[in-house]
Amino acid sequence: MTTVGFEFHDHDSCVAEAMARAERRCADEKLRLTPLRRRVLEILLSEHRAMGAYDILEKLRREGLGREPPIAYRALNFLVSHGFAHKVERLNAFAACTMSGAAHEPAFLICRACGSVAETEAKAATAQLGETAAKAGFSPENAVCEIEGLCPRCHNPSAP
Amino acid sequence: MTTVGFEFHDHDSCVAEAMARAERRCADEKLRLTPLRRRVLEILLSEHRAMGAYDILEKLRREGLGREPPIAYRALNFLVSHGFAHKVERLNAFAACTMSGAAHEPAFLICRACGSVAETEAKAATAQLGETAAKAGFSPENAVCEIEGLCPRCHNPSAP
DNA sequence: TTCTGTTTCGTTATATTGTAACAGTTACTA
DNA sequence: TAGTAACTGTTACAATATAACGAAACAGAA
Repeated sequence: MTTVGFEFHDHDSCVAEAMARAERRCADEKLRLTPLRRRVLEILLSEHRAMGAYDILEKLRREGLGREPPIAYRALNFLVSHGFAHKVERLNAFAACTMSGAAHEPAFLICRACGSVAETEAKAATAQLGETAAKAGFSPENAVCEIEGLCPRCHNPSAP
Repeated sequence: MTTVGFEFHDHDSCVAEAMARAERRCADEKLRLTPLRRRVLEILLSEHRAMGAYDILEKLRREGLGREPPIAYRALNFLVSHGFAHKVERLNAFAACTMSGAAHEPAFLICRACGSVAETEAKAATAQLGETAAKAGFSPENAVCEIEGLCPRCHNPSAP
């Protein structure tokens, strides 16, 4: 079980590796990682936080890559629908997937103090929910798990 | 473990009982269940589905209880913050709490075909998530669990 | 009761988030 | 290289949500 987002790491190489993985997967699956989509993924990866569609749009504008909302939303929809990014419903925001491309059941840990967001694997919890759902005759297809609380830093500000 | 929402039931008495419980709890805890708040809860209970703030506002308008968005949002915030209703983040909508007032960890089963929403208890799943969170040093305070899929009726349309 | 502070309500205005629709362009595929 | 599908650019707008402020209602103390 891994949680990504609160620990220190070499961010440049983390972004580069994630981009390389995305390139590879798109090549394998004949998905079109266009310059726009690539750039949006890069932005999400390098900011390493959940961003609103309009935050991303603002960056695209500055770079001359697009001015109107659908530009951002379409790229985000592509990334989300293929698992390169997730939508954090609680925040109406988007975050790059940090779980190395493999299929997974993500959950998000959202710090209410600093706004940071970490992604974690929630297979066990999702399985639990699936069982409950099945008892009600419900066929689950997609789960949203998001926890609000305090991240390590905000919970214990005296720590390094 | 109970899931509320997909089975048949005597709806009038279900609404009446829920209202009575809410009245009682507000009396006990010195919460002010004003006519407006009471009516919004009633609307949510009797519709028995997730409703957008503007759906509710429309009903309030027709009844002369208020015309502007803040009217609806304020009542909804009161209901949500005291556990009489929940927000379904995935739908940007609100649903009356169906779990008889007791403290609980709700999850929602959202049918992507007919839009119906059922509330269920997710203590086990939330506990799982809490464990994962704790391993990352995160202090959970509030969990959102929402599952999209097919309700019994839409999954097996031939059934009664 | 009357005063006083607090909560709720009514309203205006505006912010934020998200989409429909259609024309133009690019890229694949036969 | 023509046809088709996918993607981009743009306009216009829909849907969701909040800030701010004065008026009214209410709760508790004097």
